[in-house]
Order: sequence, then structure tokens, then C-alpha cells
Amino acid sequence: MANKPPAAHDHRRCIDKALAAAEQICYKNSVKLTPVRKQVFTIILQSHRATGAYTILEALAKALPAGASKPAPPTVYRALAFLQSNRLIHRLASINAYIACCRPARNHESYFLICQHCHNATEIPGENISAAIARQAGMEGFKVRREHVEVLGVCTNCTAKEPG
Amino acid sequence: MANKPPAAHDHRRCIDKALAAAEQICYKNSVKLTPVRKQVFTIILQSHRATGAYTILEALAKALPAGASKPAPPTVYRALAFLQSNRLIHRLASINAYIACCRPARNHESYFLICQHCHNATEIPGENISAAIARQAGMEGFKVRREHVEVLGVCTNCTAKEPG
DNA sequence: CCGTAAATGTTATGTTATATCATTCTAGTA
DNA sequence: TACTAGAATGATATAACATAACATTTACGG
Ligand SMILES: [Zn+2]
Ligand SMILES: [Zn+2]
Ligand SMILES: [Zn+2]
Ligand SMILES: [Zn+2]
Repeated sequence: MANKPPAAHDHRRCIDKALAAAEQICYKNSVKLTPVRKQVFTIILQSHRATGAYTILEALAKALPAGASKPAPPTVYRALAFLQSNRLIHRLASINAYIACCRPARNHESYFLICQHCHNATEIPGENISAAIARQAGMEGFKVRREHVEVLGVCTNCTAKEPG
Repeated sequence: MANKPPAAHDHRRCIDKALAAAEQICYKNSVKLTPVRKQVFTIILQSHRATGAYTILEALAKALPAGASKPAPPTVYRALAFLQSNRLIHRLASINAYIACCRPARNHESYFLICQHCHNATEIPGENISAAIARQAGMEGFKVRREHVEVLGVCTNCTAKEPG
């Protein structure tokens, strides 16, 4: 476990729940959560920090059965594309990294608080933000398709540890 | 002029105003808008679309006095860093590109509507969006430092041209 | 079993960004 | 004017992120 979650919790349970949800969603979408895809998703789930594609690649190489050939970047990027298209993960463009969606059942856009100190990323409800965006977009006659909100700053834990 | 601005306007004047403002801001900040930096800024100003670093690099190579040695990536990236730190441009992380700020005198975060069709990017007022973000961040005890809001969709012009 | 489509493997390359050190320019100062 | 320290730029190499293209394997209905 290479991270410190935003609040103490049973992370094993966290992972299991996410995997179960993913299985359901893939079944509903009539797509297959193949071993590679599941493995990549599991790697992403290990932490509440966003993970870079090449970090995932390394982890995948270690996770594969001994003797298996080393995976190449397309393997990871294809799995990421699959997971994104099924709304199981988000991409954080400002830091080129990928993170599990905390509410994959509901279609929604991407709203994150990213701690510059510990790099934990917290997915937040986007209703109010989205409404504010819709208002501005409406004034410009702009049709909204995707929303990416990435807020950088310092999380509670890190503020507590480093006052001032 | 390699672009179609969101609304018809005298783009030459647009550029001149932005350059004059930049001179002022740099003077106020006690920093130098050197020829390279000014040239890079001018290249970015040519269009209301965001411009990639390597596109800027090519344009810079053509713009330099004949016989001058070809610029390398760090030249562009250093100029971009300078322009960003003086709030003259924004980086659009979702498309890895750079665009001039339309209100550089006022410090503010980054709120953009990006047309997926014509690639024009419109900087919008962020007060309401920022307020909504502040509310969510407050609930998480998160200290906001930077906000990046990138909305992808279709602009008025493109909607008009391609109904349905 | 066979044929097809999906998934994965493999190789190469494209795209974006930075590290590092050398050189030149700028301004203040003696 | 000459010296000097710091800023800016030049030059080279490489890191980090991502995709194109084609070969091979796998899954699965007929
Ligand atoms: Zn989500
Ligand atoms: Zn933190
Ligand atoms: Zn701006
Ligand atoms: Zn458009």
C-alpha cells in the first residue's frame, strides 16, 4: 500500500468493493473485464493517489506470472482506454495520471482536489460546479460535452501536519 | 492569421493591445520582455486557438532573422514559463497547449471553453465556478491554490454551421 | 472444428517536456 | 573603460508520456 488515504479506512475493503462494482458495470455494458484490464484497474486501486501510465506498466510487469513476457506501453494504454470508456477511472490531465472513479455507477464528469504535498486526489461532487459552468457556457452559446475540473492545493492531513 | 476568432473582430488591434498590456505588466513586475519572449507571446497571440509548444517552436524558427541558428525546445519552454509566471498565458492541460490570457492584469485562475470542432478556446469569468469549488473544497478541509477548469464541447459558430 | 471479431503482443515511432552545462548578454561598479 | 555577478540564451542530450501499425492469440457462436 503505497499511499495514505484521505481518511483512515479499510483499504482492502475499498479495493474489493471497487472491483465488484467494476465487474457489475462491465457485465451491464456487455464488455469484458479481462485479466489485463482487471490487473491494471487493481494497480490503480492500490492508492488514492493518481498513478502514471509508466508506473502502472512497471507494476504490471511485476504482477504478471513469472516468465511472462514484459508488457509494453500499448498494453497499459489500451487497458486505460477501456477503463475510461467504461467510466471506471478518470485521467488527471494536469498531472498526466490516472485514478479510480469513486462513483462509477453514475455517469459524471471529472472534479478533483489534488494535494500538491501528498498527491492524494479526492473526487468531489460536481453538481454545483457543473451548474456554474453551464451558466457561463450558456452565455457563450457553448454546448458542453466534457468537464475537467482539477483543483491543486493542500489537503486536510497535510495542513494539519504542516501548519503555517 | 491562422484562426477564426469566436466573434469577428480586428485581430491586429487585439494583438497590439495584448502586447502593450504585456509590456506594462512586465515593467510593473520588474521583469524583461526580451525579444525571444515577446516573439513567443506574439506567436501565441496570432490565434484564439491554443498553440502547442512545438508549433510555437516552428513558428519561432521562421520568425527569427535569416541565418540565425534554429531554436531548440528549451528556448520555447523557458519563454512559456516566463509568460505563465507573469500571468500572460495559460496552459490548457487537457490538450497540451498554450493560449494568451484575455485579462492578464487581473490575477485569476484558468477557466476555458474549448471547441472540439474548431479548437477555439474562450476564457470565461470564473467567479461563480470558483465559488462552487470553494464550497466543495471547504467541506473537505482542502486549501485551494490553483484551479484548472477545462470544458470541452462545441462553440456557437460550429453549432450554427453543423446543426444536428 | 471453423471462421470471425476481439484482445493482446510486438516493434517502432511520435509528441511533449526537462536536465545540464556552455556561452553570451546586461547592468551595476570601480 | 574594464570588471564582475547574475540573467538569459544556446546547445546537446534525454526523460516522460502516448500512439501507429501489424502480427498473433484468444473467445465464442455456428
Ligand atoms: Zn468519478
Ligand atoms: Zn496532502
Ligand atoms: Zn486569463
Ligand atoms: Zn468551434
